[in-house]
Amino acid sequence: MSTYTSGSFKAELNEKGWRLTPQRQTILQVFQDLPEGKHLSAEELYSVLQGQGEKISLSTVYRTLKLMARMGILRELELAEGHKHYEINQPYPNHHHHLVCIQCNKTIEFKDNSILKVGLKQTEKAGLHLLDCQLTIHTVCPEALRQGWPSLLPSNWSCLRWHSLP
Amino acid sequence: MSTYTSGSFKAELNEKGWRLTPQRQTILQVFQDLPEGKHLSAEELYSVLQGQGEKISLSTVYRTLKLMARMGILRELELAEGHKHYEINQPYPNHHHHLVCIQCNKTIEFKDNSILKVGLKQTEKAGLHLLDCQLTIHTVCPEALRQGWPSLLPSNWSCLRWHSLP
DNA sequence: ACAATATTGCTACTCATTTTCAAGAACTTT
DNA sequence: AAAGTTCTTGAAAATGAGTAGCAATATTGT
Ligand SMILES: [Mn+2]
Ligand SMILES: [Mn+2]
Ligand SMILES: [Zn+2]
Ligand SMILES: [Zn+2]
Repeated sequence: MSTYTSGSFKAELNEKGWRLTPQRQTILQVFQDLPEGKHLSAEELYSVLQGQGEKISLSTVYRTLKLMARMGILRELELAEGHKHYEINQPYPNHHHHLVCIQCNKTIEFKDNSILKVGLKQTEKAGLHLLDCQLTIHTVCPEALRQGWPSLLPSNWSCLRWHSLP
Repeated sequence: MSTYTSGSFKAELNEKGWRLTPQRQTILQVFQDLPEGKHLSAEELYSVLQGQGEKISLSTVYRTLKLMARMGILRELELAEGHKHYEINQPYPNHHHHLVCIQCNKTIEFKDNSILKVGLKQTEKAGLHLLDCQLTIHTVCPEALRQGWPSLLPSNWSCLRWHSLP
């Protein structure tokens, strides 16, 4: 549930010398209406907009995604090979992380508060300013395994190797 | 400290119907000789190879990086905008994560065993096969904040603190 | 409403990565 | 060890996500 009203969005834009445009409002609305666990790439967002009859150019889509990510309104994710995905950036307690099947790109979200604590601790220790903290778990799903992925897995590369943790 | 001898590398390649070539051996060696905390992009690896007098084409560099990442020998990281970085993929206790300044891309490594535990727990819970688990902490330097990040920065501005590093 | 300037929608462009394909090299089988 | 098979390489061309340039347009502050 995003906390951005069109008013607060405008205020935040203007504060940086930027402007509220119908295109930006529309794109923010698309993300706010997005079902939980859904992420959009630039091309996917462009399709959604076209499906709604909105005439926003692909350039503007790219520019707006980048702008809103820098503002901290959107979160930029590397969930698939070759292009980024975006979602509304929600603070605790909705902050979450992702499991991704690198074969079919199926994504599962999960929450774990300890991750953010680690992020804060390490960021403080390094004297930096925390922007985001993303745990991405690369996996292959059983379906992918059945479809031949195992032939690409070396004998000594198995999740079993991790079971020897202290 | 990698566990790959040229013999075990060959065995693992052959097991999948692939071949040990001088190019692949050389590239593995470069990663094994890389200092702790250093990561290489495809272009950077290509430069290193040229500096060593090795005549390996950029195509082969890209192909080898991808192959070795799929084999689990290398880890593919998203540490900078626009291109990937690679490092030797080392299991516990050398498994680690990264803090990255999104302005100058300087990277700091850190270890935290709890992350891997979270990764294992979530992967099991989802019934998937774990390949890798990467916590990436996005930050900006204090210098960038002082300069007015994110709106008042010239596109070529870079955090000064890292420029004096070796 | 006006002036200043930020944004849009084109199009052309960049550049990391992939593909194509013929020549050469590594395993496998005589 | 030579021959056969298949994989790999290098060079060049292609791909494709994302960006830059620019004139027209829209938003903001006065
Ligand atoms: Mn998500
Ligand atoms: Mn590293
Ligand atoms: Zn899958
Ligand atoms: Zn920095």
